[in-house]
Amino acid sequence: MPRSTSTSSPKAGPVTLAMVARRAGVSPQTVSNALNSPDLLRPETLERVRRTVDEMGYRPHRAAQALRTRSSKLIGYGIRPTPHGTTTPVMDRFLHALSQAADEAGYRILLFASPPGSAGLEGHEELLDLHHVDGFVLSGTERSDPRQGWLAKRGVPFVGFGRMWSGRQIGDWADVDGASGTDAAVEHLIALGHRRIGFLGWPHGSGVGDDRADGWRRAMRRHGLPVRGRSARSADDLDAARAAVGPLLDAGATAVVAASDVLALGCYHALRERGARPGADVAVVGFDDSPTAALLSPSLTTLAQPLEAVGRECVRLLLARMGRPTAPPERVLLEPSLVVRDSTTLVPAPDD
Amino acid sequence: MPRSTSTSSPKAGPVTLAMVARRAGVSPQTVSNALNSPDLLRPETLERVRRTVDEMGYRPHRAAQALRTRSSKLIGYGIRPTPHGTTTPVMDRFLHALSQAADEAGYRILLFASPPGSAGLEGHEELLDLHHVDGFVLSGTERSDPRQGWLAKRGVPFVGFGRMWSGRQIGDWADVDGASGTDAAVEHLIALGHRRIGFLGWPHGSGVGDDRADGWRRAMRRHGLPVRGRSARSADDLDAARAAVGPLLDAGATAVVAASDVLALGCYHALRERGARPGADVAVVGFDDSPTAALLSPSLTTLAQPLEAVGRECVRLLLARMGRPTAPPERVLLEPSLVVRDSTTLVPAPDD
DNA sequence: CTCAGGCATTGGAGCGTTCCAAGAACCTTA
DNA sequence: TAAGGTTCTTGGAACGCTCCAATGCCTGAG
Repeated sequence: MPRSTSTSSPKAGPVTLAMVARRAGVSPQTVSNALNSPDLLRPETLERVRRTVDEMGYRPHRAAQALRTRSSKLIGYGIRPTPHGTTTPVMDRFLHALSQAADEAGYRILLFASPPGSAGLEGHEELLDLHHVDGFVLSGTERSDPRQGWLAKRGVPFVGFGRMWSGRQIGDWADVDGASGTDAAVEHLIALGHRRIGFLGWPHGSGVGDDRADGWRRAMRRHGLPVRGRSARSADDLDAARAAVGPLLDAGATAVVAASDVLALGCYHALRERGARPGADVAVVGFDDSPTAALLSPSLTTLAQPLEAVGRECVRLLLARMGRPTAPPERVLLEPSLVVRDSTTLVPAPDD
Repeated sequence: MPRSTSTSSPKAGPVTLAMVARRAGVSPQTVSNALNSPDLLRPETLERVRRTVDEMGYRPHRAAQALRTRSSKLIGYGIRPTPHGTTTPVMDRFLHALSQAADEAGYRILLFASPPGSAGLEGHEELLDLHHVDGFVLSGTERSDPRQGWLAKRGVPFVGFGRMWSGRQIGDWADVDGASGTDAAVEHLIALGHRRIGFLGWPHGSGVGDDRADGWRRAMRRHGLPVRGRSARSADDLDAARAAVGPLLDAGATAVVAASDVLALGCYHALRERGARPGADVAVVGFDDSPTAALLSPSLTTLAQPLEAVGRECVRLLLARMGRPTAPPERVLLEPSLVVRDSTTLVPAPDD
């Protein structure tokens, strides 16, 4: 295995293109061509140059490339701390997926984490030296935030993970179809024989939450089931959820679809308070497939976001945007997948 | 608010240092000095140049700086997928902290996520174009892995989050003192009146796991309490943990210190299997303060890793290493902090 | 008045790469 | 053999910045 054997002088310093050229007996430009436009060279020359490159363990200097080509092969990723201060467990996996997808396209991810305090980041902080990034991926773009406008104005290509729910839509995005997810959850529950299916969501006004509520509502209506008085709202907090879901349970719901795993867990608590067993007496479905979901008992049926796919789409959209800056915006919706666990299947459906 | 008003020609393109110089009536070098060595300029000139810089919204071109100074102000972060495929919930927060700390030092984090398949990453994959990074932070460096040697050989400064437990130690690292954590857990339990305190850990050979076991053992010994037959080992898996901790409980343990939150949860399950209530009948302490810990019922007392501090230390160590490459390695141990929740305080200590 | 010496500023070069246009080699065709 | 068209290769310049050495200016001493 000819692992880049650093030959020649011991005090080498980095190998430059010029050194390779000298050693291979060609001009620097030819070496550059060998790497970037191989079809310009005669096969014979190409082979020789390539061998020399390998022998010397040559790697192009990215800064020099970036300076010359005006492209850094870097994608910025702007993390925004969630308002609640909770780092979404989702972002970890997404970041992995994003990095992966970027890698495959020859790009690398550069982190722009906004300090927890600062609300927006247009305040001179991070984006200042932004022009050494080829594009930008934004996450947590639920509501129209200053960043989009800022980037658009400066002509920096960007793509969002997440729609903007309020304000005018700008730019491309990829998002998870929350409505489709809760819709599928309802279908699942109906197939199990449930009819009195409640929904536990976040307060009105959060785009993501409203979307998830919509899916539940439309599925219920499609099956001719009533929705009035079957939904409750609560902050994404255990105790608040426990309290909020109470009336639904007391009204005889046999299943609850929740807008998050935390809400679902709040539902567990409310059930136990009433001497009922989640999964056995009342089915519960969460959303996000957080690590906790699989650990609960009963394990929680939940909707998993296709983060790998979202990551790939973000990169694809971004590259496309960089290719043709003036093309009309493209938006992609991806389907979450229902992960069926014990919280909906412990027991045959009650017959209402 | 004079937000960088892009003045002058509409089809400007990026503002360069030369343009600023021309407009301010000084040489390019003087502008450079104004930014990098302000004390070289006469206050009057400095003021004038600075104003021009602001007016024109000038930002230095990082690639050009990097090319000239041979320093990219970039820190690579190598994520290694954990063997179990589970992304440690810890890494998310750590990455935030790291990015934060790097930012404050004028550096930015560049992600190097190894594809899930590849075992090591010395295989030409990521580190190839590594020389456009000033330094490297490695995580998941439990056992001596090829990356350290690889980096050391190439003279790339690096720092690890985590000791290397096997093999010869290379380089600087910052780590969390697991032993101190479990020691503190035992102290906490003893203060509550417990005496029969068991330990549930991972199989021997994992450095991190053995470290956590050591802390429990030394605290027990310090208090003259027996350790033989009081510990069990299991994979970091719910069912395995539940089974493994059984004998400890059956032998009359009134408290269990676990090497992870998942193991602790396994303990919950084992207790319920026996009709006992975690927290009330037997105290349980976990490790890591994963998001799940606060959600469990009873909520789990656990050891929180000081990830923000670790992130800061990693950056500090790395910068120091870059400053004086031949200095002796520096190692930093940070104390985890005990987060007391219901699983140890639901009920007064039993009197053995 | 000249000259040393400190301070503020400048010119020129070069970091490593790729673009551009021009050059050398090669093969066809007259 | 010379002219013409490819195909392959080359030299020079430029990207935007900072290093280095040298310049001009001013002050104070000889």
